[in-house]
Amino acid sequence: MLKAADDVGMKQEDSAPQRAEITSWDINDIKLPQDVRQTDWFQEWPDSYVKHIYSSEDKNAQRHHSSWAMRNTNNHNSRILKKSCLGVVVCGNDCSTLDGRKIYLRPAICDKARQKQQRKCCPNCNGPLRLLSCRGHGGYPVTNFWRHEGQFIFFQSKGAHDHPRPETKLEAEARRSIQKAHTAFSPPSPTLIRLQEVKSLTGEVPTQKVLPLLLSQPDQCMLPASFGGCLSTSSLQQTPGHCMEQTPYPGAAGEHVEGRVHPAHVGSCTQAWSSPLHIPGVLPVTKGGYNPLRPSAGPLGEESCEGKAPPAYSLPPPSYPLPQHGSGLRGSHQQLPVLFKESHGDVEEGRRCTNPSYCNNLFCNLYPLR
DNA sequence: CTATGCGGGCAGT
DNA sequence: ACTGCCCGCATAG
Repeated sequence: MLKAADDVGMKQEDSAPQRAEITSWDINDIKLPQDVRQTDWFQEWPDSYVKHIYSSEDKNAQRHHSSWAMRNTNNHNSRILKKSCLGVVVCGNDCSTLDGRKIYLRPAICDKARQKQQRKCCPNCNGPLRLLSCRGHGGYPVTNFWRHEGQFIFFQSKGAHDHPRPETKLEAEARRSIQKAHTAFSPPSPTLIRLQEVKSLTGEVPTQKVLPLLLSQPDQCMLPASFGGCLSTSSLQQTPGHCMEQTPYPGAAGEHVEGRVHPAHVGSCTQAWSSPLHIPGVLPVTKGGYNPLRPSAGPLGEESCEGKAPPAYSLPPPSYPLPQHGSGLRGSHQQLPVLFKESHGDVEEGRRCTNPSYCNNLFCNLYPLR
């Protein structure tokens, strides 16, 4: 396989040297190259018109994964699996978290789930959520093609994403599990508890930074410094970061009387952000894993307005290009999972996660302190 | 529940 | 003929 593109961040393929010969094919060719010398490391964020040849042993490739939210598209060709990008779910108010990050949630792949998701509200300002469609391929969504041929899995993408990166699948799953766990316990003052837990785990005292957030860019809606308030005092006053204007909106936000009554809501809002961190034991990480380096992020996007306490968690750094350091995770995502849970067969992955301390780091990364 | 795949069917180019 | 896309069905985790 080819090397490593440690850049999980941007263009994934700067990684390679190869290309020439390998790139000369098209997913629609009757015959694809079989003399491949090296296969590529799985690329988590393929963008632009790129092509990759993965080993048929690569679990991520086998599952046709992508950190972009791609849905299956019927191309009436059983030999070539086609998927199109769903874009990213953003806050209709275009709010920003205290630290200037934007909300970029992962659109649910399932149509039904996506509709439900859009009825929920922004975890940050409680405003409406909006699906930002991908139009990077001639006005249409970027499309990815997968074709299994012998010992290889050929991948080709068409179009360049014209929107921010959504949460990765793992992040979204983590968020969900956290929420679930959260609702299950729903301690009186989750926030405090979590803070403590976090502290013990990470050795650091979580701060606002650790909180909710999603990603990128500088402010717009100024959040009162209160974010912290939200955090620690949580349930009492305040609005974490709400963008003035817009109230929650109709359907979604609403269900709770209280919510309606108080738009800014202590209720929803607070809850949404009140739990900056999750309970360790419940950490998704344990199972799903996360890619600490990943750019996007998002607190929950789903259940937020419901009254439960959404786990707002923070993710890594903002968006795009993340300089990746090391090879810890080379270009792909899912490695973490490996760490914690099933091992997916990739040898590489295995390699990566051999160290326990690494796990700890992951945890920290989950709740980044940056 | 949600992610994924598959394939029918419809519409626009 | 292609392509985008909606829809239902089925399977898996």
